[in-house]
Amino acid sequence: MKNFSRQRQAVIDVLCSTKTHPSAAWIYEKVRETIPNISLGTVYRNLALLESEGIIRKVSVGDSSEHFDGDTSMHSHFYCKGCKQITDIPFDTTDDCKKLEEKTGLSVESATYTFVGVCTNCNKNKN
Amino acid sequence: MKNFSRQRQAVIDVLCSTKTHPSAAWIYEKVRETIPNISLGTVYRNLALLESEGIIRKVSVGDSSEHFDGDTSMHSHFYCKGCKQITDIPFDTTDDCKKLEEKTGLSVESATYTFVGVCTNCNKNKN
DNA sequence: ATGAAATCAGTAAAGATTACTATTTTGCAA
DNA sequence: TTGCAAAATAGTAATCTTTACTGATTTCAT
Repeated sequence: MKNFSRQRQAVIDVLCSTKTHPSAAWIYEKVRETIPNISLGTVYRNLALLESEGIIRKVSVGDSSEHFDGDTSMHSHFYCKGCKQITDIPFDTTDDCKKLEEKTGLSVESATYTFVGVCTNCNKNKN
Repeated sequence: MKNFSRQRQAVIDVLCSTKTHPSAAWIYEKVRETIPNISLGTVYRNLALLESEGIIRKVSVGDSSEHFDGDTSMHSHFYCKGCKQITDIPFDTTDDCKKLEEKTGLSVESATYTFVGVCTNCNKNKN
């Protein structure tokens, strides 16, 4: 087990305490409740570092900002165009990655499968 | 067939003439070769408009900028962490979307499946 | 022709991310 | 312990990406 700095641990804690797939700015605000003078740069640096080590994941849904996910277990995402929320989908991409490797010779390390549409709640509230 | 403005048509033409999945900035520079005084805002506005009408696609790979694709036929993408290039993968997500709809009741309109790893060329040049 | 709607160029502003620097913290070896 | 090098941080500036705005221009159906 590695020894994380207080700031790095706080970023992990905030990210693991939510299922909302937040942005860096949101994480920054949350961590500030515990460490009021943490720097936004520190949040970004730690997010990048943690992602490169596979401790957290980056989630891109096309809203011109990156989102992060503390849950590294195998799953995919659904992005609602209405409420802009990202929710988890239990879809395993492992087999597709393997197949792609075998077929193409590419080194496939991971995959992100993002479904886009309108969630049940937003569908209800349509006018 | 719709009647596009010169600027809008130029954006389409540039995007359809490449397989590189370019960013808005790249498209802007390319279109400027034909229309030197086109505005970057015009490029963004038309990209957003064309995407909302399903004429082009947005591709997010997690490099903190959006990419665009003039090829709307069903396919997925591979993102090389080495050379940062995006290439097409012939993978059909239609069935997965349908299954997800049936299972969850969500309105699934589309999906983006992005495989991440290292391409054969970058693998060769590793040190 | 002509007037409303759409589109545009140019620019400003906002939002997201990265870079930089001086300071502080950490871990380890003497 | 103490000292020192490496790592990490706060604070800020700078950059990059995207959106918003405004007045002028174009389009197009009447």
